[in-house]
Amino acid sequence: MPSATSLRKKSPVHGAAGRPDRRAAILLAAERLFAEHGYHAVSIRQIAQEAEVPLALVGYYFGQKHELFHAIFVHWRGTIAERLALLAQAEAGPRDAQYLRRIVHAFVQPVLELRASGEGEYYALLVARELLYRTPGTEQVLADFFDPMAHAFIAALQAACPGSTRAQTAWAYQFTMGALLHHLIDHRVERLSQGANTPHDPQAAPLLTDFLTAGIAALLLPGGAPSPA
Amino acid sequence: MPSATSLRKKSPVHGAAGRPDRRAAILLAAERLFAEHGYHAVSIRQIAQEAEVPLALVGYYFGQKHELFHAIFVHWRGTIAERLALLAQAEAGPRDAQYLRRIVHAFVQPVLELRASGEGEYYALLVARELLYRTPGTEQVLADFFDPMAHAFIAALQAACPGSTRAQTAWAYQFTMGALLHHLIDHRVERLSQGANTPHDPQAAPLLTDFLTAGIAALLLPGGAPSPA
DNA sequence: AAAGAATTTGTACGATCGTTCAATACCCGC
DNA sequence: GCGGGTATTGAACGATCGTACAAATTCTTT
Repeated sequence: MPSATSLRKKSPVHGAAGRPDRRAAILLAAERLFAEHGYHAVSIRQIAQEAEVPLALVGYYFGQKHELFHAIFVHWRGTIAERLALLAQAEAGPRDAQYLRRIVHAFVQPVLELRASGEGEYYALLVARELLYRTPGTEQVLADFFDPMAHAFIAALQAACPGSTRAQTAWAYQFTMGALLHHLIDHRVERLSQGANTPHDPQAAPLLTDFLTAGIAALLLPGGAPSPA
Repeated sequence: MPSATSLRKKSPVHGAAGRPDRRAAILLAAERLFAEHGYHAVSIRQIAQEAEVPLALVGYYFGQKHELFHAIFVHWRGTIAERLALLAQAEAGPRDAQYLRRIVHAFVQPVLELRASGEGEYYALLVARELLYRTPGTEQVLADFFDPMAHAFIAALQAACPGSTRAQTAWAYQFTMGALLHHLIDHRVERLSQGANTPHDPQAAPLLTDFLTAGIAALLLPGGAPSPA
């Protein structure tokens, strides 16, 4: 068995016109099933069946189950870098009344786009659901991939709200993260609104940004709302 | 085996001075383990060991595993009624500038108290974590216990914000629920704030209320913030 | 005290789990 | 074509899972 981190000698994602990429198929199936039913609820046999590969091939490519879980986040690590870049870009903008809102937008927009694109839909679900458990596997993923982004966002908030303390910004971050993650997960909004809302409504993105911006401003800015709309 | 819903002939929760209540011990152990590690990650044998009862006793009292899961929410169903009562009480108050904030407070406060009390700490965790999956078991719990409260809160928001539509209030509810649930789950705030925050900081409750009130007002009220602080 | 119901316990069944391994098929540079 | 590394496959291992059952014990009622 090759070491689960240093393989991918030839076809990196898809074999163009070659044979179908079984490794990518396994990763995709695992991503989907883990996101929908949870890590422990999914068996390797289910993943193999979903990917239409024999059982043993999963272990051949990824080793143990928790290594397969980790590989999913390795595969998507680029999206984190993009979010950090957008955040830095927003921080470089003018410090006008819309500054805080642009910070929040830079934090929220890539995630919503990722889910809406269909490509990263299940990855977003996976992040929101499985990273809330304190298992050794998730702790590693959090420390490796998500803590840097959290610190970057908190630092941006502190820069945007000069009088705020570290404790206040940490709370604001937690509330923001909660609303964002739950929006990724929950599809009940459709039922609760009696059909008036769709789960992937593009209208939700600016609403969420407005909601979060106002909430953060209430906590961190002395006056309250930074702008009328 | 008695039907899992119609037992409890004598000692309803605790046998006062009688024998130790094994049924309650099982329910408590299941609540704790399910909340910490997730439903599928916990085996009935672990629950039995945690409760210090033999394995077969779990099946005797609660039947199948998903029935044990359901029994936890049956045990706590009273807290939902209390939340509904507090919400109705807030709705009956004066329609001044603090009206919306009192609605939010009535929605948030009982949950935070429940967790802070130690008694319902794991129940709160369980609700926030396990109810986000779309399994037949959770669907039943949601429809039975939590959808009524969601509708009550949405209705209260619509009453508090006359110009708002059903779709807007549904979004506001989702964002609010997300921030609240995530606050119940996540203990990372301690690490991210570099030790400045504690997970069970009582200071967090008013901060969360302020955050949510401002966010909801930004979405549903024409002017924005309902009050300066 | 005897009888009947409720509780407790040890044990075992069949199923499924994650993981491993030897054997086979494939592909490419020579 | 041939060898050698890579990919693929079927089968099986031991462990653990949820569940069931009959015997043993305790409690309640007569």
